[in-house]
Amino acid sequence: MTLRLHNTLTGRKEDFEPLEAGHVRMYTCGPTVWNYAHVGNLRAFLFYDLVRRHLRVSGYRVTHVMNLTDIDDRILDQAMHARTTIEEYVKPYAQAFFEDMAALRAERAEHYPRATEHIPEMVDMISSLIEHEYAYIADGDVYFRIDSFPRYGELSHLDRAGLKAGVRVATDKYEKESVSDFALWKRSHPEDEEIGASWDAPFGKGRPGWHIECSAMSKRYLGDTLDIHAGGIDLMFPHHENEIAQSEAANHKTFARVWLHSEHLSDATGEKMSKSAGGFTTLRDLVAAGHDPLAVRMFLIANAHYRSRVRLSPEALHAAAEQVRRLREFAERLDRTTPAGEDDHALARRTAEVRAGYRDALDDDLNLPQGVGLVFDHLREANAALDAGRVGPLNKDALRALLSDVDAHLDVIRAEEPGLAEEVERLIAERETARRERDFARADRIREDLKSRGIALEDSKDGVRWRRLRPAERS
RNA sequence: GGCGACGUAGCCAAGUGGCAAGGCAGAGGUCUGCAAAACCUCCAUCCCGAGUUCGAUUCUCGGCGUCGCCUCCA
Repeated sequence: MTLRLHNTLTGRKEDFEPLEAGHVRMYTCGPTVWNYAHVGNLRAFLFYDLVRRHLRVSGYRVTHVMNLTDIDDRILDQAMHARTTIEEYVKPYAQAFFEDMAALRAERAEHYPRATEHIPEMVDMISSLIEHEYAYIADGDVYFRIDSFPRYGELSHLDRAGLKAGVRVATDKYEKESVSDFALWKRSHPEDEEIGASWDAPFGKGRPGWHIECSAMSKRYLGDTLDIHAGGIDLMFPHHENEIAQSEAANHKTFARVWLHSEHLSDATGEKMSKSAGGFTTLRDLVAAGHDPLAVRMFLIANAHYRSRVRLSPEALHAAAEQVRRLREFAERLDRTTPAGEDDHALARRTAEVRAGYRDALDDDLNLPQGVGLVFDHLREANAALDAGRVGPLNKDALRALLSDVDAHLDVIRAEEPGLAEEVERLIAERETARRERDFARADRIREDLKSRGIALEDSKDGVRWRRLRPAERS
């Protein structure tokens, strides 16, 4: 099967083919670093990670750009209150973003451009838009003239008549020709200078509007036409619509060929998680509550398809954690296993089927939940075969390959801490001696002692194994 | 008001015009000094009604319910 992706532009799944053979140019809307990212934000970012991983699995070279919005109204407000510059204000949150992404094992993008470092590119683009009358200056601000771009609304399938009807009156503080026109540039106020949020431009001192940064930075790093542009579904309108208008008006080329949008994560009440609405959960919150970041990763990318809404719940996180544990347990067991003399041909056939099915599921608009389901089904068969000692050398290799396929997307199997703690090994040996002498009281004491330190022991025919307990498992 | 999505077991969730994946939780069992892991067994007439069809959870229409976008937002 070839890779098929659901393109918001057409509302259909389409065969994917990049403009340049073998090379995908992808732009994804990153965080506004005015605060910690909440888990809903992270869902979108891990969705981007899934896309890029699958593209790479599919043999493409990927140039992935994810922006950091380090200037916007919220940042201005916060910096002003904190009496600092926007640059200083944003620092810890930008750092926290990269820490969160690392903890969640998101692959790094090729470029993380920041808005404030690309003002000249934005100014150029705005100048060109003004020159060609796609934009106009009003009272020091610069607006995009929506009437100049007839295709406005195509992505979000909103017609312009409906838009105008829906717009609230609150935006009337600006001198706009039309209520739907959006800001490309906002003129400076005296306070903006003090917090480092003001730049010179031919059309007057000011700061960029939000939308223009993506148009300018994607052009700078990826050119006029992107193969894939992705973002959370709430960005579809107006942000992505505005990006299309700006870029296509300025470049006279198709801006993005495929648009991917990931659905929202809702909070415990079932409503969209959002910063402005109050209750939101960060990765830090979940870790403090005893959740493994990789369980969070598993939950966010594999619990439900990216285009369906999911609700954050302790039960779902627990289920994801169990899935991670089962995968690891199986991987370790496989590694320990000495292959049987001959291979189980039925098992080999099934493993091959599952590998193909997994691949097909991912090719079908990144249906990771379905793929993972197939794999867990097969894990049961494989565990039974291991129980029965029926796993031969080829079986073992094939199962390893299956795990490797799955972990290319999930990336949760690899253990965090390489190397065994020697002390644990020593205590295990001590306990084995006690068990041989049938001193079970002492054996249990050692096991309990290790458990209290976060290490679980498991006795089996092949000897004693140990693993780290998740914080939530300790008691 | 306009546009749109969704409603599958106690929970999460995939999916198909032809007897409904997977995970979590639960019950019973095998194994084990005990436990854990693993395995086995059990656990769904797919929101309601009508229609199309030999046959619908899957298509159409109508209800009811939940949610999203139309405004900053991943």
